Amino acid sequence: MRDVADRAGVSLSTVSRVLRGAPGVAPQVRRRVQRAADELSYVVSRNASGLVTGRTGRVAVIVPFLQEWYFGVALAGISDALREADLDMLVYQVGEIRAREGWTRALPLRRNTDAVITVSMDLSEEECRRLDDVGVPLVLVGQCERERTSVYIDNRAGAAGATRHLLNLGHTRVAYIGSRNGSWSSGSSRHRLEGYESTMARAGLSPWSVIRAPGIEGGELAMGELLSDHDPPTAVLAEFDTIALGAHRTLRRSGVRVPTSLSLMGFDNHEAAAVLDLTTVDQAPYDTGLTAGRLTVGVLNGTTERGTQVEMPTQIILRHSTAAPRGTRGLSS
Amino acid sequence: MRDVADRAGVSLSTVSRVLRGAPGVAPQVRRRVQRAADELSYVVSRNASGLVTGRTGRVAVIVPFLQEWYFGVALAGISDALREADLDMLVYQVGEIRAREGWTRALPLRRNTDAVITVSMDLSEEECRRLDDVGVPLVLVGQCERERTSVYIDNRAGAAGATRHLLNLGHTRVAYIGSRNGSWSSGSSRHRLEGYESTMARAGLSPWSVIRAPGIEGGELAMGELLSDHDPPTAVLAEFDTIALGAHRTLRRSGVRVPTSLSLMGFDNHEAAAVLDLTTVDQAPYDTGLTAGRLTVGVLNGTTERGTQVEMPTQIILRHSTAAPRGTRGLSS
DNA sequence: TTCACGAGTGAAAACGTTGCCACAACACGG
DNA sequence: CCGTGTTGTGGCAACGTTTTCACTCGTGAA
Repeated sequence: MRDVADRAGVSLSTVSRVLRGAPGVAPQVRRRVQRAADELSYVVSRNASGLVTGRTGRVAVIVPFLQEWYFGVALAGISDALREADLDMLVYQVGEIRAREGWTRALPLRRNTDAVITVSMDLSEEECRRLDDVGVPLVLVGQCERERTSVYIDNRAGAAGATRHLLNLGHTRVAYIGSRNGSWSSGSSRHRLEGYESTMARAGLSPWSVIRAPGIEGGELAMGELLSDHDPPTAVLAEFDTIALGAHRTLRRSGVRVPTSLSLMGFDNHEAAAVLDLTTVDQAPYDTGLTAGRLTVGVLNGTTERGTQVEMPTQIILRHSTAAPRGTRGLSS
Repeated sequence: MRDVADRAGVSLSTVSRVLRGAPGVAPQVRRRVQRAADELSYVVSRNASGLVTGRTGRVAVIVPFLQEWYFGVALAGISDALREADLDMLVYQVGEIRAREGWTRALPLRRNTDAVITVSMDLSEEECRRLDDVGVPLVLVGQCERERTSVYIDNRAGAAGATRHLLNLGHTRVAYIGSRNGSWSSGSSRHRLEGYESTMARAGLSPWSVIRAPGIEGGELAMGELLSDHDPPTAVLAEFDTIALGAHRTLRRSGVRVPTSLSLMGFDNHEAAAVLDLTTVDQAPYDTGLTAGRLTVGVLNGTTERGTQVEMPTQIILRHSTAAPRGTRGLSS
């Protein structure tokens, strides 16, 4: 900065004002400083400016795993939103660390970030409070907690819509494959199951759900169990696409044709769903990320109230894995 | 830090020493300070420490797109490696910005990062030099440039191995589907084609390649063209899995059975490849990321020489989309 | 002419660390 | 008993910004 000041023949204060876009600088001087900075390809040190302003210009994003498709897409949205506001994105992957006592302290968040965004972390009330201790706004993605800033989808409504789609096609034996990791099931997991069950109940049908470990294997096993019933379902809704993919594999191996003999539906609109022509529920993770990023920026600027909650829409993506049951003409969907 | 010092009854210097793990502090005092810091759940401000040490404790990772599967996985590896060294990860997605003149300056890298890792950016020599201007080590992932620190796979060898696999099965009419975006083709794209061509030549067979736009659509079109030949290939190698998925779709629509009538092979071991039971070439992106991260840490510590190049192995993943051509008994593969 | 005012500018004090130097206390060999 | 290290500790000047305050101009009103 010293160099820029010298080159432009002004003081440090003036350079600082120009680079921050602060008012009170003669237009002519402003241009001169701007040019000097460009020529030296000078960028302010966020370290130093943060030291005095207390703002770091960085937002921490906490995700459980980076490998999974959903997080990459959500991160892309967050990244784009933050760039609009000239904020940098710090990414923390807390896979196994999560289990550790006080994992929140393992991350150097304290004065190193302006805000924290958690994605699909299903935080407990206590974990939220610990993150509050960091002293910066907390934005929850994929989780809705009262009084807290969050962006989420209505998993109940999504699953209900999917169930209705199958019912409208004329199916009556509609089963559901859900997931549970040990004894713990995530919020979205519970809500999707509830959406399915309430819709079935409202149609006067009894729900039929099989809960297995998440992932492809879980889907395979669950579908195997469903097929071995003396009167198998004619339609199956999976809690998410990966489960549906596993189910699909079992169906292929068993020679059950989709959708001719059985309709299969997923949830998430995972990349691979398109490949298998799987009807599913889209939840627009990119837009969710974008919204969360903008919300964060808003909260930081004070233009958005803390505690604002945004519900993102879900949408059924019709492909060719669902159809009216054999020998029936379904109602128009 | 003032607070911690007061609580422990020592000076700022001592607290700083303890928190940095610097030597020259009585064990008893060290414990006392440690406890005081814990009680206040105090974390040093990287901003302030970076100001004086010149190290930021952060590494910038530059990727073209975050949505794509590969980058999420690679990022996971990088993230894990950086955490081992207590470094934070800044992620920059430079999708469309890339096209802009001087995009490197749009990122506040100058004194805000200790190193820069680029993933699959296929940087030109000039872009490399501009990133050098940032004044921190540059590590290239998925690209090998002489004299530069890099982690990459041998695309030529990978494609050659895949081609040999098909030849060993007994195929002689082996086609290749490649990609090109306009007139520009990436380094890995060129190398894979070369690997295929040289292996075919060595076997005394003439190469047969179709180049289309990348992605599923390109694969669909290319496979359509191949099938319309008066004497179609019995095996097809795709430049990457997404192309293979497109090709697979065309095959399904045309009623060509895989692998009975045609063997199909991909490259990347994309998540979706497992779903379609696609034989492919694995390139272990997680390990690539992990290695790149560790390499970066090494360069920063001075334990690894700048300019070190690491070649990651590729491995053929045998699934059920390749087999000996109809009516033949292939050699043992 | 004098005075008040605003706009543009520079000087200097923060911000929270680290690194260097000085200093005290103590042990040890002569 | 005196030098000579050695070990642990505190003081203070950086680091590169922003912010506050004071200063110097013109400019227009009294």
